[in-house]
Amino acid sequence: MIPDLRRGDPLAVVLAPGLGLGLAWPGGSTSVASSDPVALVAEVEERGARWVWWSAREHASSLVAAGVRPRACWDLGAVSRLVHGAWREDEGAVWALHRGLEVPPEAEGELSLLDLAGEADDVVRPDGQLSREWLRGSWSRSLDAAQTWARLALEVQQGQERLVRALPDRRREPGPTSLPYLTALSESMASLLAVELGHDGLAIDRSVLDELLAATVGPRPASEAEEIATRRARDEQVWREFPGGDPVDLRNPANVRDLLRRIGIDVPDTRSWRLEPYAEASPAVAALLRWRKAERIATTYGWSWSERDIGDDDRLRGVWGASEGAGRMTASAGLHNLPAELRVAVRPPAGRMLVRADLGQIEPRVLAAVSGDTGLAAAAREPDMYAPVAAALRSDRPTAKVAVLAAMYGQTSGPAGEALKDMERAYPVAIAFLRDAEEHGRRGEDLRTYGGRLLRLSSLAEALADAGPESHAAHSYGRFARNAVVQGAAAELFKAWAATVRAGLAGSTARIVLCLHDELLVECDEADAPRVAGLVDEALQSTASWWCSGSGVRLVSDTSVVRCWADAH
DNA sequence: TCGGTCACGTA
DNA sequence: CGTACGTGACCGAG
Repeated sequence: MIPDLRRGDPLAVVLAPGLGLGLAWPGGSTSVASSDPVALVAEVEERGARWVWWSAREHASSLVAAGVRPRACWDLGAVSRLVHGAWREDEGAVWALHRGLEVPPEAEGELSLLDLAGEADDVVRPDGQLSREWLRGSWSRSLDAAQTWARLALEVQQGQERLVRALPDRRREPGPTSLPYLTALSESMASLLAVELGHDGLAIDRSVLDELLAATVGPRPASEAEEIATRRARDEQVWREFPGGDPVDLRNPANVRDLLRRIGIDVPDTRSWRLEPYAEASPAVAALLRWRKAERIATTYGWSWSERDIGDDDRLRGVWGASEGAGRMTASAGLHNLPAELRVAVRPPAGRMLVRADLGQIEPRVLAAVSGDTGLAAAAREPDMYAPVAAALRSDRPTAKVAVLAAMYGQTSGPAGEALKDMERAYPVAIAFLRDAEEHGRRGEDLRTYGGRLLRLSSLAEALADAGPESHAAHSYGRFARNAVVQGAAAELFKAWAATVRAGLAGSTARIVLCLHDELLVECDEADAPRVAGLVDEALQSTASWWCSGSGVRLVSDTSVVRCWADAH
């Protein structure tokens, strides 16, 4: 049977729908028959296990759908991404990286008899890779298979844990539990949170949204003909502002450029920021820019978007990723790029509120912490860190801000380039840290973020060798690396914060409903809102106490309780 | 039908 | 010659 568990002990779990569970722990494994494996998981959950699963997406979705919100987990896919810099998180890839094998091609579609020739029933093939039969779902066919799949998951977890614990702890004052290990836990939790976010969705007030859409792009079209007519009407508003007034395809940049030449405006491209200066003097340009704005809403956030991505329960749902690129979370369905005007429509039903919190000046504060620059860390003790930076640079605040951002983003031209020289004098350690990252990128050498995420720049080495160290490609990867060590670390901090908030919300009806790089939205009962707001702030301080212990860097959040997302702080 | 380009929204 | 991402329209190659 299942052994006695102490809180945090790893327990690998595989749910075989309708059959039961496969379980594995250090020292043993078993299977438990049950017609309702989800309920069984909820029961065992009480005993304080840290669930180990191949990936939350594949193996925890049924739990989330049933309302089970596990307390702790180890996500093999998420940790594989972290320690190996992997972009795939399917079992075949995770296993291969664990065993040090070449990552096999993605298993997809039906396997032909030819493909399967020579594949015995063994789960591990003679070449060490996982059987393709098993990868395609054989693990859920029987309780024995589920148990085997759980045993393998546990083997990978133990290997990953060894790797994670061997990574350096880069904090100024390392604690009893290493930072990369803690990062593995919060990355795992982010993976689960991604599934929960996709399941729960973001509350939309239909009447507010419909009114807004009607005002910007016209009423919901009843037919295709009507849709075409409204579209044409929008186009005509622009056409008639130009000499000739003839129909021009406004969606074709080349045609728009020709159109602009008719009124004496010659531009290399037709981007809004380039046309902006002409808008005041030219009603035609103003009309064009207005059209662009409406067209964006109509195509990306219009009636079809609302029908496709907002459920009958008035909740907007996308697919969430827990760590793309340098490690940020991603979301589809426009959740991460919803135009500000539409945010008034993000409003929970009566009796529920939103707690909105965002981290202040997070990237420069993170730079101060991860680079170990004591001068910059001293500045980061202030509520507004650009004030002391401005004093150090003997500049004004806007210049100081531009200088810091330029350093992090790799901008070298313009006034920001000048300010960079002053930054170098005032904060040599931080600048050297960024320059070192850039060098790695330009040479195609692997890097790790503060929390231990592998940034696989060596996979680009071949292309870079051909192009040369001064090539456009080399500089481009240099800028990427310079930014990734800051953006990636900030993403790790954010996820650690989110995981702490989530833990604090356990047992209540409050839910994290949006993660936006440095901003967190929690939906909760109206009466619970003050508690949740306090919890969000405390969670940041407790996270900071281990995430950047000894750095002296202060992390600040701007937190408020609002009826809708657009409400000011 | 595909990948590339333009464009633009968020952080 | 500031980074990251997701989305949609259009283009030209296949």
